[in-house]
Amino acid sequence: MHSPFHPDYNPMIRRMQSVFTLTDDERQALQSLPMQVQVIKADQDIVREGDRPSRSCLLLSGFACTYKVTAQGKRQIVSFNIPGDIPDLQSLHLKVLDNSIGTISTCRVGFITHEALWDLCTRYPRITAAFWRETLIDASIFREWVLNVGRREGVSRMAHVLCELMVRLRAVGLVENHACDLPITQGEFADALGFTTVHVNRVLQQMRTEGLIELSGERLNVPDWEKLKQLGEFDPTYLHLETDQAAA
Amino acid sequence: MHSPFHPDYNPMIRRMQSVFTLTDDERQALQSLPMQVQVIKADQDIVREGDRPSRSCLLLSGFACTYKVTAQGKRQIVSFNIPGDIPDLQSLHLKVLDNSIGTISTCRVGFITHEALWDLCTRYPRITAAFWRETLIDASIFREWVLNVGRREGVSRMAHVLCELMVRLRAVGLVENHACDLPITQGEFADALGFTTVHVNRVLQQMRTEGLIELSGERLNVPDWEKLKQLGEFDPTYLHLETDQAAA
DNA sequence: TATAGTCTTTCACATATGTTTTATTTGGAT
DNA sequence: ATCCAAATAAAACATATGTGAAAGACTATA
Repeated sequence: MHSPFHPDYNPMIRRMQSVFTLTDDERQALQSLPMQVQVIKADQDIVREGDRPSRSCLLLSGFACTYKVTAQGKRQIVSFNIPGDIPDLQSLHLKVLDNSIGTISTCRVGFITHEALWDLCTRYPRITAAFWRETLIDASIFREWVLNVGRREGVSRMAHVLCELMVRLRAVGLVENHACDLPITQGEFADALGFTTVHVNRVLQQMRTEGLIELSGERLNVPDWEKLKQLGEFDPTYLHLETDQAAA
Repeated sequence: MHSPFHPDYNPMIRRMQSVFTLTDDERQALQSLPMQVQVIKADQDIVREGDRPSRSCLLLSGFACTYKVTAQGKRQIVSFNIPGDIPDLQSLHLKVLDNSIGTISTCRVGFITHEALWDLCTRYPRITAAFWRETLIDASIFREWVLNVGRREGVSRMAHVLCELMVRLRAVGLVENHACDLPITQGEFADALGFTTVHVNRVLQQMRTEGLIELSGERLNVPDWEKLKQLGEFDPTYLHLETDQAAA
């Protein structure tokens, strides 16, 4: 248990600073937050539905997802998690986890005890506000996903999540030009979109044919961002990013 | 502008008390929260996507819904709001509303300024926590809806929202035996389920035929709760109700 | 009590997406 | 290099759900 919390090394601090300026005290407190770092291989659960965790996890690197499973065993991914996310921050207030979180690629995860988070929040109300705000943005993303899954079809639904991923990845510096690493499998996209693997394949083929995306290996390239945005009806307002470099 | 905040009259105070015991100070502060009460007719927007509200609304009576609209004009309801809900509490931290809120029936709505809420939170950290917790439960419900819309079909999807409505309504005292008022239209259910009005009608017919529900006028009766729960794969954990009378 | 406007119900038909199965390709491990 | 497991691709067929239209049934209100 140590504390590798350097400002530009820790994506959470970076994100908070994009919303408001941290005082030295606040930054210091965040940097000295005790965190247990662990490397977790792909396709492993970090936490499981039903758990009563005593700590939350900060995703330092890699891709993960928040998901739930039907009684019949069908999986639905309700959000993709990228570096800087604290996907189970909610467990600070809600004792029983109502979803699982699993890795998609190998991940570096930092575990922070609820005790430490409580302590931090008690001493720094603005940090409480910042954490609360993060969970509100998560909720906003869930709302958009209900819309996406409920009312958009095929190409449009797919285009929308791709846009969201690009914008969020860009916000944490993981997009160069219009390309990024994207180790998400067609089966995983299916679980995120409420589709079948077969249908995801069909949709991707069509999008490739139309020159909308280049997606192969673990690399996504978007030759025509405006076109993709339009097809996915993508408006980044719901991500509530302060720095709107992303919207471009 | 006055303050009709009696403990058992105000469904928000009632709800908070189900989670933890309020001190006299806290209760007093909540009761004296200035609130502007307004009666709004059915099918009106209370707030709209894009608004930058300076106050949040507490639903005192009636049914409302949180919804978003596709660029092509398709509507998706992302949650039903019932008495005691503060469906746009998020706007305390997120400046631009990313969804609209509309009435389903005639509603009594109490508007509370963000200023007053901030003041309350600053003075009573436990109330901050309680509000934060409410928004986390909202998020949990959105997650369940993504699963429901993405991975359940027909009868199962419908059964699930009916179960959720019953349990939440029971928690605020709006269910007697296994029946409740439910002024929700088939078109509105369609928008909540990602279906078509026609398909909702088909599904309801089937459920009626199988004796699962009695739904007519604005009244829902559930003769066999266990059966409905099972068909909807309904597990109320995600609602994070403390008093689990609901789970029965 | 009449009228208009919603809601609900049905029908016939269209289609997006699911199912099953069988290649083909890809990317690590050995 | 070789091999294995997973991921992608493709085809043929099945079905849940959408579309469009029209006929009842309510409900509020004039």
